[in-house]
Amino acid sequence: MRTLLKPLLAQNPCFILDYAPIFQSLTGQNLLKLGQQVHTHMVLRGLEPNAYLGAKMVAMYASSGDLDSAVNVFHRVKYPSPLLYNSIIRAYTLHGYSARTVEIYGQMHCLGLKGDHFTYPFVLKCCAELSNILIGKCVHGLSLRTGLESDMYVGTSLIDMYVKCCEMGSARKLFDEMSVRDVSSWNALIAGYMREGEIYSAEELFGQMRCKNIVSWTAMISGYAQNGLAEQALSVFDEMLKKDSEVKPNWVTVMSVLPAFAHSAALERGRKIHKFASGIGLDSNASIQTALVAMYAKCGSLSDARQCFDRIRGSEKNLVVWNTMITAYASHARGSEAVSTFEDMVRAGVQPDHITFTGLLSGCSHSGLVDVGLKYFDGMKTVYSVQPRVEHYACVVDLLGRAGRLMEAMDVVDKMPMQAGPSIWGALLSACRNHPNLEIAETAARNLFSLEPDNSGNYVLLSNIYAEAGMWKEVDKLRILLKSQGMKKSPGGSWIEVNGKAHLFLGGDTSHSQANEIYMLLEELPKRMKAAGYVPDTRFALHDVSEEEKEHNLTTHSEKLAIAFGLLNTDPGAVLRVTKNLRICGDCHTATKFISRIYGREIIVRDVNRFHHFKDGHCSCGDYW
DNA sequence: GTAGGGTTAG
Repeated sequence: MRTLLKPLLAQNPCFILDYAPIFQSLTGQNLLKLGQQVHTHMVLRGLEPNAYLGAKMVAMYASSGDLDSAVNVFHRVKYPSPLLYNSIIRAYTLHGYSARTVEIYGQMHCLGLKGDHFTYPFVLKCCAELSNILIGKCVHGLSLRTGLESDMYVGTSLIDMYVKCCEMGSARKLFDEMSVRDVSSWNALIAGYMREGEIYSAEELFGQMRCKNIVSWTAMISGYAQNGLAEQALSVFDEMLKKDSEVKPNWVTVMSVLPAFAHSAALERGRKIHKFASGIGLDSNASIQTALVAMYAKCGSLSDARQCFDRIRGSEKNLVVWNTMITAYASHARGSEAVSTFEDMVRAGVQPDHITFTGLLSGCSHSGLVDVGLKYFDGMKTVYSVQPRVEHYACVVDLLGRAGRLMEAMDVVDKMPMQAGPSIWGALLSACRNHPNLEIAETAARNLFSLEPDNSGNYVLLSNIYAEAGMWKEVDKLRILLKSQGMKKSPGGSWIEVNGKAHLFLGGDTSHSQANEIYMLLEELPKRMKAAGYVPDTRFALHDVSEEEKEHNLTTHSEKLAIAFGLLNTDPGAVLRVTKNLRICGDCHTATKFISRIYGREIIVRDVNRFHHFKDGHCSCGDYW
């Protein structure tokens, strides 16, 4: 440190202004000790900072992580200037104090000091973060009085402020009235439309842009991904790579596109983007690695997920990283791995949060680790200082419900300290499907119908339970109710990725070009399966029709179509990865176990809740899902 | 100095 200090003081500073370049050179270097020594040197000469030097010192301290000292210096300056105010405003925003920043700006205004084109972008960003449209409008008005309407930074910040305060109309008006727009103004508005789910408006603007930069493309990609339009996100990403060689994806772009791969369960394409990210040097980035863990887990490859997890350095393994890995294990029904990862996390000194426990408890639940799960739930508050929320109670209800301990589950619902929501009743109703209890099922369903009257899934679930009990009249009543309220059962769909291309099948779908071959294979299948001991489980065909007809309905479930397509179009022995938009049905689950043995294939099915790894006649869930 | 960002059950 001494050796660093000497050359800094070599000029032998005597006057206040001599120190300014020294503090400036220390700004952003994170050399706090050195800065303090220079400060001491100054104080020993009896010098007090003026507004100009104060601004430099505030910047130095703030950028070195010492906000308190920055504030102290700020208060010592007798005659503050706009520059000094800009500096302390920057200091507060750097440390995330939005409300304080706005207060400081108010103070500045009361002293009669005018904000400039450096003041407003920061202050507006804070208004946006606070979602405080009243203050935002006030600051907007004051910025106009200073004649800053033609400053593009201020203009874009204003648009962004209105966007984040959900006032798209005002944002658009500003944009339309701007005399000079730059690409950032367009980007802010596009991101705003995407936030609001106004995809078409965003697309229209994007189409009109003459020059797009990486932020424009990323706004579209992340916008699509956040609106659940994974395919569009992926195709815009591809288009960007193909068309615009000027534009280079960066880590934010990769972060935005990864969830889209996860959503489509497109493992092959996911691997490609991983290679791509490594190629541009992003593989050492912990956030990217975390997103990769999630992507691989959701694409069905736990081993790749674990590899990415292991590549993250110990010191960089934060809460989000651990949560992602624990949740990954949970969704693959690897309860004991979820538990051991949780224990590793605690040993590493990372404090778990509510998301950690949702993952841990659901992991226990999916693996039948009932008592282990209950033990962790009991210790949440006392051992780990995490207050249980309604989702944790839902996990416990699920945990007990899956194990058939319905009365205990009901008891938890009665005694929980908050009102039972849809997640609780939903868990209970699902439990009643595998462990029939009409009374509890009807109670749960009644609550669900009043809490979420438009969720057709609940009606279908109850109707399944009635069907299994052979109560066809009740099934019909529900179907009529469903129809009269204009609700449709969401159609079952499955897709499979073959050679990097996703093939989608709906239940009973005959539109695929290979439909003939697929149906021929599916007709063959039951014979081979029956020879191996398979009995079709017609409880899952939701019609009061003849046995043969039920059986036929079952053979054309979308997951079977996708698996048949996979068998026909991949090399023998290749792993099949199928994704389904609903929960896999019991008959398909049994059939897939047989298929995995007959064809010697590993088949991984991701349904709406979790993964099923089928291998040699068994499923990883142990028929427990 | 402005715009684009990952992890959460059923």
